[in-house]
Amino acid sequence: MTEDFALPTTYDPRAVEDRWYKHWEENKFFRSAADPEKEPFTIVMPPPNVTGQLHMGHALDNTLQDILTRWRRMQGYNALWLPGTDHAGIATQAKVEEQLRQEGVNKYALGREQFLERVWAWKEQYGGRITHQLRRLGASCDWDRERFTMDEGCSAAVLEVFIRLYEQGLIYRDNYITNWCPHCHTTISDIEVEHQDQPGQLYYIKYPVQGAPGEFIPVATTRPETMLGDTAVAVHPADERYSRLVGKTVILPLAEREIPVIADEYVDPAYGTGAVKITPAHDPNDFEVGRRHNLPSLQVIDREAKMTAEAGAAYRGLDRWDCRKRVVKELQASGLLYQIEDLAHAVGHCYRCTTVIEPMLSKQWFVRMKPLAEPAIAAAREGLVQFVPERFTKVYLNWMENIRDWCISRQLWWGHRIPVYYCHDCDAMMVAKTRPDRCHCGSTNLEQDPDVLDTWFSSALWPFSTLGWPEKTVDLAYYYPTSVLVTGRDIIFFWVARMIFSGLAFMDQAPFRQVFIHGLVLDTLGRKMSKSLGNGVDPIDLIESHGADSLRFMLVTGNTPGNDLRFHFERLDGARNFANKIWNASRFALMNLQDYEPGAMPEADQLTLADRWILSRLERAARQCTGLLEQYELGEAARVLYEFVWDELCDWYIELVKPRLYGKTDRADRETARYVLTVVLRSSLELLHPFMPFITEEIWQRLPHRGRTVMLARWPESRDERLAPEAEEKMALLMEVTRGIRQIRSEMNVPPGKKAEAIIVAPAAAVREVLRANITYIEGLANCLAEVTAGLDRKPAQAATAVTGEAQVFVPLRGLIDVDKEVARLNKELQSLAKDLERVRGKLTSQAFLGKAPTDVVAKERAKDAELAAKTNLLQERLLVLQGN
RNA sequence: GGGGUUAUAGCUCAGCGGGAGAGCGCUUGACUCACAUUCAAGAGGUCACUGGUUCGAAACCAGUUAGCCCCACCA
Repeated sequence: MTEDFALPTTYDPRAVEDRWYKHWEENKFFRSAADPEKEPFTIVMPPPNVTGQLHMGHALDNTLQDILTRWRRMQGYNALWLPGTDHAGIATQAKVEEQLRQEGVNKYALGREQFLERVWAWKEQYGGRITHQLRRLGASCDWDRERFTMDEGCSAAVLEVFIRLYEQGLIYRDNYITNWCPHCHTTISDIEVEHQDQPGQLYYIKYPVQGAPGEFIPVATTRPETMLGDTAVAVHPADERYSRLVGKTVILPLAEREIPVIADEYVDPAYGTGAVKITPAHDPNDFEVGRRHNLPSLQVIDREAKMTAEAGAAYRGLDRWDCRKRVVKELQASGLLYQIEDLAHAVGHCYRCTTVIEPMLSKQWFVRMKPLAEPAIAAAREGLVQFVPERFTKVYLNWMENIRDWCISRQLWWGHRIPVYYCHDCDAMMVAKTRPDRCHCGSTNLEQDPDVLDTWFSSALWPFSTLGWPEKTVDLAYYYPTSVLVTGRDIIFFWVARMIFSGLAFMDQAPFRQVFIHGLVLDTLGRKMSKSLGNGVDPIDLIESHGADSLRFMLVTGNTPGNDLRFHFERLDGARNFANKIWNASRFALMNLQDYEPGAMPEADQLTLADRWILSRLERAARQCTGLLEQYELGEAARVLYEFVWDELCDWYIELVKPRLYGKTDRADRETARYVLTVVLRSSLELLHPFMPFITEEIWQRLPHRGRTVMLARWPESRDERLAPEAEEKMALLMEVTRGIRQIRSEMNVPPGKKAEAIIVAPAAAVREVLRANITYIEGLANCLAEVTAGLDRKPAQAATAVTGEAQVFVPLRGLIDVDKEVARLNKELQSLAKDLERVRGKLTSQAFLGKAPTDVVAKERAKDAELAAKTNLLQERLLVLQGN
């Protein structure tokens, strides 16, 4: 007895997974090195936040990447999956700040340098967590190449890009209105603002016209507190209601300031009152209007979202919402607030902390986007970058075509510091990789810009910074551009778009040929998994309870590219059951391969019908699977394998092969069976390996073979000689007859364990020999003894009947047959046949169909007609016999 | 306001021009020597609605309805 006999009856992933991962990693199977002899296949991993923990989105994203990588590697490509992590500016800084807060330490008291030391220490301690979680998922990435967006190389790339863009005039600094998060204390870019419709009020306020007592101009606003910063009222130039007031001034209530009435096209006369209060410092539109009309800007809200001194002594220090209440109350008291209307309107929130964004005027750095977007648009239009599914091209283009300049400065400490130095003794500004010794004015009194860059600025360079850019490395030349980028559709703008224009700008080539976009993992109710809802599921828990292979299989099946995926434990159980099925089929095979020495392929005439059939089916499954993978239809590819293994290999072939393995009479046939079983099982494991790497390795290693790992086994190639349509047709007939007998047995309540005797199979002449030669298949599969008669003429009375187009089966039940029940059953079948026949006949009697449909379709319909008619005849005859009794 | 997407069996989803499919759930029977995380059999659907294209539509086109998502500076 060897250990194979001792394999437990259920598969236990915990006993297997860590061991194999270690084996792969120690043997460097994940490694890839530039090799001009081989074609590269490259994926760069979307770098998860160093602070992060693996969530279901990561699990999905990385499973897809691993499947593609493992598959291409087996196909013989030099596959590189390059991993790494992102420094995640705001998120990481927030975590460390939180830690300090608990210690009662103030960040500012600590100082920038020491704070950064704390963050690095924190990163050292927790930064490896997510990469270890990825290992548990089975990710076959080249860990020797692991990168970090703030490591030396990536930081060098960031500096290089900043300086080049600056020198090209594509980076500029401007006093501009941007999105300020009062909680994170930094500016964020437009796409980091999440707009949500919220219930609110539209306040109608009368502004008294200067020098015209009793005359007012009415304005409407959702943010009355900002009126303290108003520097004008705008109306549409063609609006006759107000034209006579343009050029005059009004008295701003509460502040009692005099502000002008101006005319600007921006105003929509149909909305609200047709007159708009203009607050250049706290509204993006008003800011633009202010620029056009040279209006002053009054900053009335500060970085904490509290009112400033400029808002007036009465309001100074008030929170913006408290101030709104106060302003409303005071206006009501003065009678100038004459109407309040409920209004749902979009309010911008910080994507990280959900605080309401305050538009704020400040000096920030921007990337001029138009010149960069143009080639990025062209690349997608010309198909140099292809989105899968294709529809995401439109999403991408729509964004690129309407792109606005990108605010890249962040008021944080953790990140790539902006390489700009200001001279305190003159107005000079120097952009340099390292701190200049002195200003051209001779001063050494220089100060570096305190801000850091948007985290996405460095991730945008990821596909080439990780390969060594700006150095001209061998890796860069060999692996760039990468083959495909796999990511969620929620970061097309944040990341994919920016990588594309960066790659085009600095490498003259888009960073990847294809972008494979997947959806989100939703909870059972179809909601996005989120911390605040507490509806998230931890993939590590699932790996522990069900195994990584089951998790992967669950994630990849049951949905199509680009669509969201709902998580259900039942589906995870299903995947686990499949793993168990594979396990047990293998257990069966291994028991019977104990002393097997793999020999040469048996001669063709030694293969049985079942052998030829399963090899043919395997060939079709392999081809389909490969074709589907090429089209990124990973779920369908997995389904094909699932059906092949479970339905065809387990339910039919293994059942058919049992007597040959157990029987002692025909040694040669037993060897043939063992050969075929080995081939089919090994190929199945190889096909399944990209999806379920652990269990396939565990079993593959026990098969008679040569090789160090299934990871590097050759992906099953097309072999025409394995296709056997003739065998498939014959097996289909045998399976149909088998199902017919089983159906009768079941409906007549013959227990499965009881052998049914004296079954008669009456064949049409064309199939007589097939049935005779293979009747033992039917006997085995339907647990019966059967006789094949010469023709269709035997008609025993005390029997239930099953009919195929080419054979009739009688299951004699010696008085036990319930005639009424049998008549009812046959009638039901006749009815369904009649329905089919009607539809087919309808087509065949239509001149239009006969005239216009392709000939092969017509031929198919005729064949169908013949088969249905034959079946109907046999059933009707049978009915007469039964009713005659 | 614009765009995308979904609507198929009780549930979750495949199929996307020529006979309505899977998994789970449900019903019935079976611990059959790989597996009860199993096996066998079965019930269950005017493929959202209305038009159109076609010899033929669940599939293609248009519109409608409902849901979800994204983008958008109408105060």
